[in-house]
Amino acid sequence: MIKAVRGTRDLLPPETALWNFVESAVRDVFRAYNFQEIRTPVFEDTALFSRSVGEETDIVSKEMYTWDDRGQVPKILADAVTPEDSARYSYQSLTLRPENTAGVVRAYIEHDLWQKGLSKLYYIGPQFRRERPQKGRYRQFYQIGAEVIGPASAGSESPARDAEVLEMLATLLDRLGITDWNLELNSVGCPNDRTAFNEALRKALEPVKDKMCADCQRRTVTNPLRVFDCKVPEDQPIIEKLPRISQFLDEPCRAHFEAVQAILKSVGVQFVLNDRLVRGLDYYTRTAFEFTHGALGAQNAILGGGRYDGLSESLGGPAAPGIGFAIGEDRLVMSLKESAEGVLRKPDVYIAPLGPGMNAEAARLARELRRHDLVVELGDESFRLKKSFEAATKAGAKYILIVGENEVKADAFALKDLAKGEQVSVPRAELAQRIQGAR
RNA sequence: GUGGGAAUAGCUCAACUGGCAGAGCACCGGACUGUGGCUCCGACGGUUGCGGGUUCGAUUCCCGUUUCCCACCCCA
Repeated sequence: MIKAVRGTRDLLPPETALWNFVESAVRDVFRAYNFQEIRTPVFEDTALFSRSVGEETDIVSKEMYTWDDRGQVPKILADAVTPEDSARYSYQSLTLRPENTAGVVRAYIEHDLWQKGLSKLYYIGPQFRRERPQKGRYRQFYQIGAEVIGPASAGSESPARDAEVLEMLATLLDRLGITDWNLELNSVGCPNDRTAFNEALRKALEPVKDKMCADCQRRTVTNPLRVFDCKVPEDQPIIEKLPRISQFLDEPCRAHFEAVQAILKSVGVQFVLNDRLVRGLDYYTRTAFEFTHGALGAQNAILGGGRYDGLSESLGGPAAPGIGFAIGEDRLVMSLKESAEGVLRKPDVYIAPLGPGMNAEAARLARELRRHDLVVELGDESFRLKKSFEAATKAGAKYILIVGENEVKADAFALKDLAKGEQVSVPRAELAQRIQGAR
């Protein structure tokens, strides 16, 4: 038997109702903040991701689904592509998107969206990373994300954008009934700050690294920032004494970060500062954040994001500061209190044709009722009435409508409330109103 | 990619030291030919994840493999 491949899964009803519940809440909330939907391709030129996410990140170095395809390096990327790149991509290398920010920024550049001032875009869709699967981590997973990007003159660089995005996320989670979230906030500064900080960190680690765990010794060389992620208890006293990024922020970055916090306080969004929070993707600058939720095990990050002021330029586009986030939809659905059954819309009425020739009449009635925005399930004239009742009950229908010879003659139909057990005869013309009234 | 645990009916799980592969729920039918839920009766349902090995005999022991789960790495 052929099965869904490792790390992928089918989303079946009724669980899909939960996903729709989430997505329609997302569309509602985002609309109030004037975000509009963008849909970008599921695969892109490989160079897009290595340039933006970062060649040295885990995502690019070992988690991408990449293959060679016939084609050429697209013009839009030509300026950003080095000679070594074009040799490497003589057959165009394509990659299933491991995240969606790069694609959105690519589209922003390609369609000259800077001309429209500030762009506020959101997306919902599958992403792909070749990681070892576990709970809340799949190889095809779904992200809901949004980006605010535009010329600085349109306010894209303002701390007001950061705060607005964070407040929107708090609103969304509350609206979904997820109340026990925690917002962790940090600033990772500008590229200059990070260079200085990395320098200082290496210097501070040099004399103590021998006392640290094997992972940390490796991180000291490859990516000193990641030492802050260490969970080994013995290393904590050492880590506590290390310099913090906050001490290295230049004046504009520090002021920006403080302004974000001030607005959050003013709108009443709770947060905690976490100067150990570092983001894994290269393009992040200044504000970095994460919303966590306790019930998710090791994968406790329900969403993450931050500012990426230099990303557009590094892809050959105009200066276009931006901030965005990605919600792990799989994880979000897992942390919902709602049950799939709870958000599922059950049939308002089950129509039970009774006896030969009744299917046609039942179909007419179904068509009529569905025009009134009722959810109608239709049985079959071959069913015994008992079977129709069982089917109606199993489907969770509110009413059952019997369509038999007697009813057709009288042009009035037996309508029974399945929960209350009350049955009445209702003239055809009043059926829709009668059923709607009970909703 | 590393380490550990698990895999038996559609679902949740049993099966003693290696000896006929079972139960509950679900599904289908009947008791009841125009009235469901409750009850009773019956039927259906299996390559014990897959492949090999040991054995008279393997769901059980061994090896390999796949997938899921837990943790690491990392991230959403």
